[in-house]
Amino acid sequence: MTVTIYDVAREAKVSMATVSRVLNGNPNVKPETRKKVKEVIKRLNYRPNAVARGLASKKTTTVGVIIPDISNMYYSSLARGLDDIAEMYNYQTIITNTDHDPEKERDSFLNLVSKQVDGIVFLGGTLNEATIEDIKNSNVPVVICGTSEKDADLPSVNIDYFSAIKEVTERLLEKGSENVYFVKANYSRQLEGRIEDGLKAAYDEAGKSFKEEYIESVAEDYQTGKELFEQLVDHDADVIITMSDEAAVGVLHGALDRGISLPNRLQLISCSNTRLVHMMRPPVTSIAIPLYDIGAVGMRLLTKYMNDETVDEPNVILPYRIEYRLSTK
Amino acid sequence: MTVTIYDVAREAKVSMATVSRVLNGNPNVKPETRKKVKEVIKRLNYRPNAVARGLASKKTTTVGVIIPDISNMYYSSLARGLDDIAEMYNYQTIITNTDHDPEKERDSFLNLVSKQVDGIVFLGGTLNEATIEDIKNSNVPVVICGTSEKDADLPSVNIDYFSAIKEVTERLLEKGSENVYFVKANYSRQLEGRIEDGLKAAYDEAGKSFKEEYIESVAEDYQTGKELFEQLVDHDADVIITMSDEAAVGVLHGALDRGISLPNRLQLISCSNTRLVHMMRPPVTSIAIPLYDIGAVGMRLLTKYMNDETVDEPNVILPYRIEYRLSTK
DNA sequence: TTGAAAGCGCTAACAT
DNA sequence: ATGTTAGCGCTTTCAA
Repeated sequence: MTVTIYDVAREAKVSMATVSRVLNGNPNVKPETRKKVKEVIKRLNYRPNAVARGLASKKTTTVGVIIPDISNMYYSSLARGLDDIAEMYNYQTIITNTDHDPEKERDSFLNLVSKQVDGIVFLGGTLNEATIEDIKNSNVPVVICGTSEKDADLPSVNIDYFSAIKEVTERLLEKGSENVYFVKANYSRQLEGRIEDGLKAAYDEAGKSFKEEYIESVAEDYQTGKELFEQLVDHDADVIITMSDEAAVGVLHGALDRGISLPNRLQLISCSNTRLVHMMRPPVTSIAIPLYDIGAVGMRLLTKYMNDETVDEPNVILPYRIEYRLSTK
Repeated sequence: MTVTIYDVAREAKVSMATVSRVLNGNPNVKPETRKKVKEVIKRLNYRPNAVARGLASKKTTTVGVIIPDISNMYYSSLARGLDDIAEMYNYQTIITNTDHDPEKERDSFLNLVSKQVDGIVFLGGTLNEATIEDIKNSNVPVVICGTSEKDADLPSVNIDYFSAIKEVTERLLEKGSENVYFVKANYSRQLEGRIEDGLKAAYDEAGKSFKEEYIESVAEDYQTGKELFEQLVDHDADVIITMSDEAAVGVLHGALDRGISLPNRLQLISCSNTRLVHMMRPPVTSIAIPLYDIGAVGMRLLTKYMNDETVDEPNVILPYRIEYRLSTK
């Protein structure tokens, strides 16, 4: 029924090995033989079975991507960068959503390994001990993107969140801000930890005292951001930094609804850099994380591991930019 | 090195066939044998090789998803619905981006088929003749989501765009609007064609004459929407309907920048229903397409085909809602 | 209830 | 330059 390599071989009056060689671009084939085989392949409309190929060669030209939520712009931007480079290197990507659930993360990983993917990328994962253990036991190349997991000493791609947030906060403090609040989004414990460190460092250097309540709980979406604003305003925040762009919009509208003007009475900064920030009024100052690039570089790094190329620096730090817009002074 | 079914069989002192039976939940295994095998599986930390399994059984528990752009909220919302249901049925999804390129669409399809996926979903695709031909020749179940391809008589999930746009337009015309413009976004030729039909039908029924220039060219993102607004305002549009939410925001800001107030001098309606529309000021009236549900129902439909269940209605039409917000009178 | 053995469709030595 | 053959790790008859 389905055409196999045998059919092609018989029809072209060669052995299946020769067909295989033609398929894989092996130079040891006489040009006219190659031509004949190619013609038969075309005529029979033959397409090699990738599963059989994978079993025989132990390469599936498939990579796994483990991601919290593909419908979140933050992650889908990362994913798009990944996917473009993957395609460039002829890999396809299996994407699984985890909703930040470490158990799902681990399940997905194990599933992908049993599917014999050639490599796996974690995007903004939380990676518990068990998962890290599994990663080390399997010998699948793994790259971690958009979350700093240096401790686990796995290859990674990131920006220097610590410096970014420190730079932003220093400037704010210099200009007279007192209470800089940071709103987490559960994107990654380690990553948000580094942001907190940056915040504290800026306070330290400015000789001001940092209060723990400056770190507010979690808001990853518009509605939560809006609700959260109610609490923050009672704390006399004069600056709010949010991890999530969507939450930033929520805070923005929460403020506007109460007649609080930006940037005079409140300044707002977001830490992602999705297309959203360009679509707000006023446009929101943002740490421009190169999401697409993080994904792209992560995938490129993974290809190096998959092809056993030598890697000079397994922990890549990409440059960030701070885009000052109208939501800050 | 890697543990195989043989290792388990030897260790458990049974044949590999028995191990296979345990693995697949075959009832013909004595309970104590089953117990012993399971224990060895656990002890050796054995995980079946899905590729070998796929080759032997011709089932990969993997489905393909062909999508224009995963970083676009419209599509990623659809994708998330898909993925959740896929996970529920124990499938994983290979996602490929096509950027509306029919050639890429076809390539992806062929690639997925060679990877022996159990089914394929097209999200908002354009599907040229060649691809449709390929689909019919392969016997992989295929479902089309979020674009009306009834002509190709493939299973599909959609909303009734024709009625939705007709309903909206009728009301606008009743209330005195004259020039209702529609801005396409290249989401799907057929789908946008039906929207145009609905627009015309509303004009017909109102006894007013529809002018072809009411249909404006393409704007899929913020910037293009903003630029496009310049042209539209010269045409004396009093209503703009955009396919894309991002483009709607662009139009909105284009209008506000020129001091044109909504909804008095201009009314705005978007046709998608991403989280974006809730985040605008003023909030934009929108045809509430249940994106997540379209994806979810599409995947559910696909599982029916993959399991040879009987399908009563291959062309599902999901209900829509029109959410009137402050951008319209 | 269990085992033996024949594939699944390909790659990759190894011969020739 | 080409063919032969032995797997890859599993599922699935068919026998016992």
